[in-house]
Amino acid sequence: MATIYEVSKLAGVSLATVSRVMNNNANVSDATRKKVTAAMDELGYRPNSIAQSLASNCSNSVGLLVSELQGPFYGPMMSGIENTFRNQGKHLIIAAGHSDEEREKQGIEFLISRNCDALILHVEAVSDDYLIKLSKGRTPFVLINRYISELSDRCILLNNIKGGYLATKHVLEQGHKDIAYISGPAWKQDAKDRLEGHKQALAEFNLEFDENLLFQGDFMEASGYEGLKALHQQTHPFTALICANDEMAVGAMASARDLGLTLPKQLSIMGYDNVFFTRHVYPQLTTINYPINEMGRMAADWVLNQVYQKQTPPLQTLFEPELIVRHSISQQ
Amino acid sequence: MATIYEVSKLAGVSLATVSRVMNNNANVSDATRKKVTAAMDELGYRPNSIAQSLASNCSNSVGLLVSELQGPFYGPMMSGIENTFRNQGKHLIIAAGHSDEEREKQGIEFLISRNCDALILHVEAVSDDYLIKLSKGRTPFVLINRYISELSDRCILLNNIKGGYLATKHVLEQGHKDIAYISGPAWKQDAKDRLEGHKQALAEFNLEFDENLLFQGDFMEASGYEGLKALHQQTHPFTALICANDEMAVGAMASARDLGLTLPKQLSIMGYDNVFFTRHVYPQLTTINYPINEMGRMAADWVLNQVYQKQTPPLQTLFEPELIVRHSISQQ
DNA sequence: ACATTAAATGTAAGCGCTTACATTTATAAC
DNA sequence: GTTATAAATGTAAGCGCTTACATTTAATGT
Repeated sequence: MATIYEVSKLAGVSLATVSRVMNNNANVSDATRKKVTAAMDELGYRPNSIAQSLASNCSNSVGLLVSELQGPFYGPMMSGIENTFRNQGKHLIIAAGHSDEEREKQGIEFLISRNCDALILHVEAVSDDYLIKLSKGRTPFVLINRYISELSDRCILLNNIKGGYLATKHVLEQGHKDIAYISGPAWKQDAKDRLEGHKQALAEFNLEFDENLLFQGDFMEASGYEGLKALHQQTHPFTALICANDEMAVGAMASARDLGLTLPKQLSIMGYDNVFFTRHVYPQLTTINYPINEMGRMAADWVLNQVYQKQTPPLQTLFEPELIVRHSISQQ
Repeated sequence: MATIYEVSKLAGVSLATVSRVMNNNANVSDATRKKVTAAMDELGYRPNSIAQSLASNCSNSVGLLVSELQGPFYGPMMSGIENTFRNQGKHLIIAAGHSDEEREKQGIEFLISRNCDALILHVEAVSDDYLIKLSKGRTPFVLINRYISELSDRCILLNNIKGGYLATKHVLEQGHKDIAYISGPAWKQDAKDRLEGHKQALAEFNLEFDENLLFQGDFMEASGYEGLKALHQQTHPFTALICANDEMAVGAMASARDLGLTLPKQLSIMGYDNVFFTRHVYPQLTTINYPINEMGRMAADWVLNQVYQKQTPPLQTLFEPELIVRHSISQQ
């Protein structure tokens, strides 16, 4: 591999000049610029990015920590981020945290030790305090789907209360009065917010929230399955079920079929996230759109703007959910 | 950030000795090793991986090029790879090629210019010649789901002929005699192989392959939809449809419903890949398992073994498909 | 033509490590 | 106590760039 030294030799200029044309900032005359690029072409020169990083103290890499590399949720997010960075010559180092505190911390440590210029974190298990302390460190980061008031300018969020409200309101508008709810884990903020929105809509329709119609799941498919089974056994009847995410909704659908319920006639089911497979289930799932791809893009823009001082579209931190009507809610 | 220099100062030893304890190879006495690690702890020292890379000419990073970051297929693959590398201190730089020749080349160039020690490629559009030329370069790579005879030792493959055979054989065993087929694009080897397997099974049952029952799709959902619509209009009736992947199968399912066919009674549908959402569609899709996660792991092991000279489980390059029976095939 | 200033280029010191080689110290053999 | 040999440590030269600063060259004003 040719080095900058050989290029400078061939072009008959100094190292510094070659470096200048590479970073095309400084004042270089057109004539020498041409000489240099010609030499580069002739040698097939490619700058060594490691050496550049060491000398400039900028690795041009940003770390991304997600809970899972697989699953329907993170793909679009990663995709949005990768897309934005690729055009800017930045690269993405990816790690998975598996929603486990230790592994999330490890992942963050790992990414920092790889000299990432910035981090994009979708973390769940790590504490607020940890993140606040991290924010004092040298590596800037932005959070997706997590709110910490001390770090509010770097939290990219969905308005989950609104989403929860929209979901329940739609079900109510179809005439349902007895609505069961399978929530996410109580310690997760998004789960709490979605439930909060649910209660708001109920209140708006002068309906009381019934604890018996609440099952606490964990956002995984299996808990949707178990949830409906459990709810089906208690005494308060219901005609609709709202699930705090699509995975649980799909689990509930399987459960409903096992219970012999025809969908959506005997039970309406609402999801949340608008994950891509919601169009594939039968009946197609009515759900709330989570613009995760856009939010990923925004996180990338945040980094470009705040860390690399690039021109970007205006930064936005709060995103709005949207109702997606399909066929899983029946008219009552 | 503390540097190796400060550590050596505090520990009262030379740079070289500190470096030695970091790479715990050379002969260092227990006493000095302790002194050094103590100094490291005290300073909260973390080696600068960029400097390490420059000096050692090894970036400890491996590039991964996939077609898409989203979608059901690549998630498990990336996951398998990330998992394997994380424990070894290697990191993954990810890029997407979008099945487009130019973008795939760009992605490869990009990864190489980031000084990856090795590449794992899932490429489709780039030519054999290009890859053969690439193999002469300084960056070693392994291919997933692509066979090039000149590079056969670094091609990690699924036995697609066998998979195609298994799929059709199962359908035949359920008593179907008239079987339509929606294939992938004719220029893709895996599509050709799957179709080849289909024909083999047909021959084994003394059935003739009927061109009228073949529709060429492109592995995307929409082409499954269009495919069934088209097949439904030709004159040769059929009771089963085999799709060369799950996405097209799902598209065909939607099409079937639009045509008023009840599934699987009036039409049996078989998929391929065993992507995770096949369990969620209704009826649950019978399909062929593609052990993509394991193949990802194997690619990572290949790199660990061949590039980093690590001990790994024995390398394997050919993987076997497996029939997954669910509920989308009726008994005839 | 000369001084003044700006633009273009060169010089050389790092960035934080690794590693070949040189040197010192400990261990063993006689 | 020597000398031979191995183990432990130190020295210093890079790895391929960037960049502050110094120097040269060109442009401008008078």
